[in-house]
Amino acid sequence: MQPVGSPAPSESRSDDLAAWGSVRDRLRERGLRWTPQRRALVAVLSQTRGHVTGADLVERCREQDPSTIPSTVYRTLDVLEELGIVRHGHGPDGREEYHVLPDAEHGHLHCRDCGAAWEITAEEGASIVATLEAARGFAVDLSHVTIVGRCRACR
Amino acid sequence: MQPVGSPAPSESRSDDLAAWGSVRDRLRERGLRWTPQRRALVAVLSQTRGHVTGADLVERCREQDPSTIPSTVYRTLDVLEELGIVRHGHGPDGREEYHVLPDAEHGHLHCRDCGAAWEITAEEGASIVATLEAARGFAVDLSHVTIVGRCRACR
DNA sequence: GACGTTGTTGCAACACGTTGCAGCAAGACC
DNA sequence: GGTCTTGCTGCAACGTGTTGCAACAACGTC
Ligand SMILES: [Mn+2]
Ligand SMILES: [Mn+2]
Ligand SMILES: [Zn+2]
Ligand SMILES: [Zn+2]
Repeated sequence: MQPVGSPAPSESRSDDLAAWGSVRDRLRERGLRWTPQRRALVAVLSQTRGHVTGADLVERCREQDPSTIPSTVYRTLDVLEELGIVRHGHGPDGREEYHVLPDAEHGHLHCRDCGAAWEITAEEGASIVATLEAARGFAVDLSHVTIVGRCRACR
Repeated sequence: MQPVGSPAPSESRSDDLAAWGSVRDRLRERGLRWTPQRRALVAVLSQTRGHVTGADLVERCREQDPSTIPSTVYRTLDVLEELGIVRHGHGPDGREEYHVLPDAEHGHLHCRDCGAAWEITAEEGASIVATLEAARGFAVDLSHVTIVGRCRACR
C-alpha cells in the first residue's frame, strides 16, 4: 500500500537513462520528429518520478524555457503516450495525471476527504480487470482508472 | 447490460414529480434558498433522464432563459449533489457527467474506441466495492467511477 | 409591509486543456 | 549544401469548470 508521492523503488538510474535515450529513435522509427520542444519535455520527464499533472509538466518546461507553449506540451504528451512512454489518468476533479515510465500498470485511489492517494495494487487491479473481462469481455485500461471514496482513516 | 442513453425503466412520472416537488423544502430545511435560478435548473433536470454533462445542463437552461450564468448552474449542481439529488462522474476526457435522480448507485464503462458507454451492474459494482473494502477499508464512491477500456466488439 | 441576516447571484478573471490553421523546420534524398 | 515533403510549432480562439468579491434578494421576524 504505497502512498502515491513516495514513489516505489524502481529500476536503476542508468536503466532509466537508457530508456529515455531511446525515445529519439522510437519517434524516428515512426516517421516522427525529434524537435527542441520534445527534447525539453523528455528532459523534464526523465527527472520526474511517479505522478505529475499536465499543468505541472507545462510549468516545469516553462522553468527551463519560458517560451514553452502549452499546446505543444500537451500534444507531445499525447505522442509519448501513444509510444507507451507515459500514461495518464484523471484526478477526482477530472484533471490529467501522468504516470511517468510506468514500471507496472496500476490505477489510483483518492480519498475525497483527506486528499490522500494510493496506487491500486496488482491484486486489486487484477480483481477489477477480471470482473469486467469475465462478464462482458471488456478490456479495462487499468492505468486510466481512478477510484474516489473515503479511506479507512477518514471513515 | 443497459447501454447508457437507452435509460432503464424507472419509477412512474408522478413519483418523479413528487421527488422534484420536494426539492424546495429540502433546501429550506437546511437554511438554503429557493431562487428563480435554482427553480430553472430543477425544471430542466426534471425533464432529463439518464446522463448529461454539466455543459449540456448549462445549455438547456440557457434555452429557457438566455441570461443564465454558467457559474450559477455549476454551483447549484454542487448543492443538489450534496442533497443527493444528482451525482456526478467524469467521462474519459475528465468532463463532468451528471446522473439525474439515480435510482440505484452505479458506475460507468466507456469504450475508448467506439465511444459506447454502459452502466456498471450491481454485481460488478459490488465486486469492485468489496475488493477495496476488504483490502483497505476504503469506501468506494461507485457513482463517481468511470472505467475506460475496449469493449468486446472493438477488441 | 418593513427590516435584517446571510445565502446567492452576476461578473470578471482565472485554470486547464483542445482545436484549426498558416508558416516553419526536421530530416530524407540527392 | 540545396531541395522537398510533411510533421510540428506558435498562436489565437474556444470549451469547460472554478473562484473572489461586491451587490442583491430570499425569507424569518416583528
Ligand atoms: Mn469528480
Ligand atoms: Mn483520459
Ligand atoms: Zn482520507
Ligand atoms: Zn467499443
